[in-house]
Amino acid sequence: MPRHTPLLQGTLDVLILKALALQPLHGLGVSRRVEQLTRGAYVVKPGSLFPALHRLEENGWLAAEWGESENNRRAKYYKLTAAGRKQLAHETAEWRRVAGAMRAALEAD
Amino acid sequence: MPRHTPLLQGTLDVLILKALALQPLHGLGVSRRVEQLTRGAYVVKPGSLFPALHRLEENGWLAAEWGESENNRRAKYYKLTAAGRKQLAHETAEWRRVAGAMRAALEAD
DNA sequence: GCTCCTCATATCGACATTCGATATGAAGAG
DNA sequence: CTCTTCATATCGAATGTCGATATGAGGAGC
Repeated sequence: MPRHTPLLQGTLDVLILKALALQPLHGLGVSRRVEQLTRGAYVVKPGSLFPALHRLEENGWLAAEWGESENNRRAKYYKLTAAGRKQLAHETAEWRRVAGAMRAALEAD
Repeated sequence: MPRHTPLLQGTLDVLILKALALQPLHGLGVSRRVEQLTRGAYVVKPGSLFPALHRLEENGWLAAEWGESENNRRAKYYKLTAAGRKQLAHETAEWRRVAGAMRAALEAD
């Protein structure tokens, strides 16, 4: 598990989708929101965040447009597309499946 | 999530440790046991299994010795070391932490 | 106007893990 | 003696995260 890599690989995408399902945000805003949603368990570094955002956008799950942050900075705002919403549902179900399997395995006598 | 890679990256090690905590097994036996423990959710391919076993052994969490399988085949039997047992406890706790964070995040309004 | 800090986005190389394919060899069945 | 199964093993490709580093603009203080 997170030994060298604090983040469990593959879980970041669904967290980003979830963060953006609640409200559109710019990049660093997503990072903060994920951190908050996971009660600080996930700290998303820029080196992970931006590749992930680009990846999700390229897959058509996010739509981006440039705007201004609360501090008058140039910021790229992301929001969930319809396909992204569907993907979120799919990945959430998949996560539950995996978590259930892990739970069953780790709690075996 | 498991899109291109069916296994959630980083979860295999703890499952192997768990499988061997219940009883010593040879390589393919571990694979079968993990599959059974996760109710079929995890199917561990040889290309993932053997590197993982070697990795865990190298870290001192498993001890291996050659023996004979039930079918009279030459097989390498693995068992958990004391350090492995400690590692299992550690990774189990870590999993619970991550799973709890994911659960909180995905169930947020 | 100048300097410094913070916000915001971005990219790069390194690293670990899993996958798919392929290989070897021995036991047992027919 | 051939074919299938069991058992271990390795290799190259793909993926995702990290650490470091870079750029540039806004705002504060002097």
